Amino acid sequence: MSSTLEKARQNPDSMKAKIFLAAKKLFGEYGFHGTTTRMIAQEVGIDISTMHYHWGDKRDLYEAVILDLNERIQYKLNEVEKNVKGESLDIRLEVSIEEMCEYLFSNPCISNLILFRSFTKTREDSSIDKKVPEYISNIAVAMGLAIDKQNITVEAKARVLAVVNAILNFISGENFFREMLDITHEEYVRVVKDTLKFILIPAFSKDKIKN
Amino acid sequence: MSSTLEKARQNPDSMKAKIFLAAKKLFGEYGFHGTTTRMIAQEVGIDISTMHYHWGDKRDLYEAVILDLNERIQYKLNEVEKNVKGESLDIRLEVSIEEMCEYLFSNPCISNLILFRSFTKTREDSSIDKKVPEYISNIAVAMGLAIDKQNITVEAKARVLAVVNAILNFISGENFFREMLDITHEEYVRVVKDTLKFILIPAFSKDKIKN
DNA sequence: ATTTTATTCCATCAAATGATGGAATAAATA
DNA sequence: TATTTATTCCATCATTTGATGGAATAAAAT
Repeated sequence: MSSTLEKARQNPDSMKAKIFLAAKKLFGEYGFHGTTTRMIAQEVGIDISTMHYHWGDKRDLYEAVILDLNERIQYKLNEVEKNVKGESLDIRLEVSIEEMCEYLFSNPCISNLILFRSFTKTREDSSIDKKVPEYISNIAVAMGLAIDKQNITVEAKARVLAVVNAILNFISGENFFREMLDITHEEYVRVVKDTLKFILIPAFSKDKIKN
Repeated sequence: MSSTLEKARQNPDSMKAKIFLAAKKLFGEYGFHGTTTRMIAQEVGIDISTMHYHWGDKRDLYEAVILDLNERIQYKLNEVEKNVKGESLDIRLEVSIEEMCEYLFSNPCISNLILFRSFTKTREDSSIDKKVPEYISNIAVAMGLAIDKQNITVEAKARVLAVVNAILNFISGENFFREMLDITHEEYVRVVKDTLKFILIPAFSKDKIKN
């Protein structure tokens, strides 16, 4: 757990933490360019200069948000892995889908931010965007697609990416998709979990028999 | 085929079409807020006012791009459907994945724009973003998940969304993912196709036997 | 050739946006 | 309480950004 995460957890009522949370939410919804410093300040109910006082410039704040995000997702995945250790792959997938959905649905900005990073360019190129997330390798090992973290085939990584993205997509796309499906949030959560299980489990199932 | 698409095809060398293409590319890469009118003008090599002369304001241009995109994806899907008509679902999926990948990899801005629409908010809310794409229903029918277009269950639509997003993700995320996988574009295309088939076919396979 | 129309760019504006200095205020410390 | 330190906001700046009027130029029509 690094300093960013620690600080935000240290005192969630601190102004610095409040600004951070507002930024996380807005960057997730509107992206880097879509979010203005004034939007963040207004969300917290403060002046922009107070924001600069605590976090420096917009880019610094954004990078802190991205770092925090990587830490949190890594932490959560480790947690899930512990919960499913020893089970069959089918069960592990099912439980992991369930738990990750619960987590991400209650923290939608996490998946928003990850997708933003993967799909969009930023005008000023930032070094932070080049950092490759490590959790993909961890998942590959946890799913039995590789023996050790250092030696993972391209195919295995690609399969993990497909799994991860399938989940993230449904979380981040809720507003858009739910309007298409015309259902409540609760129904959406249920449908997403079922759909993910339907799509993902057969591919990795050992007995190769579906349903 | 509506006027937007026709016009762009009418004379691809016309200034209006050139501006349109540049806008499509840049909106796909940077999103609405990430793209400035000056970036578009510079890409074409003209003045901003020439852009305004042909397309009105930025929002008009963006909405034209979105409309065009819906028409193209719809058109392509109909084309693919014709090619696979009568085959088994397994074969249809395999061929569709192959053809859609070919198409989208050579027109990456299409998947970029679709994902942008699904995942991000725009500060000014636009009516265009509310329009629900019809192609999801068409695919559901084509995949045998529903009998007619008017009567499609939520589950069926959700499954189609999962399939479509799985494909779009890999196309739009190429830059990011390819750096992780450390492979060439050609290798990436191959891996993506194989991974999509690996993930998607077993879920829908009638004989429920994988490989 | 002359007139009309269409196209393009230069100069410029107004608003939005990121950023900062310094005064005002609150909190902490001595 | 007096002094120092930390925090917050107001006023303001410079730049970016979307947009426009009008001159200059090219193309078309007469």
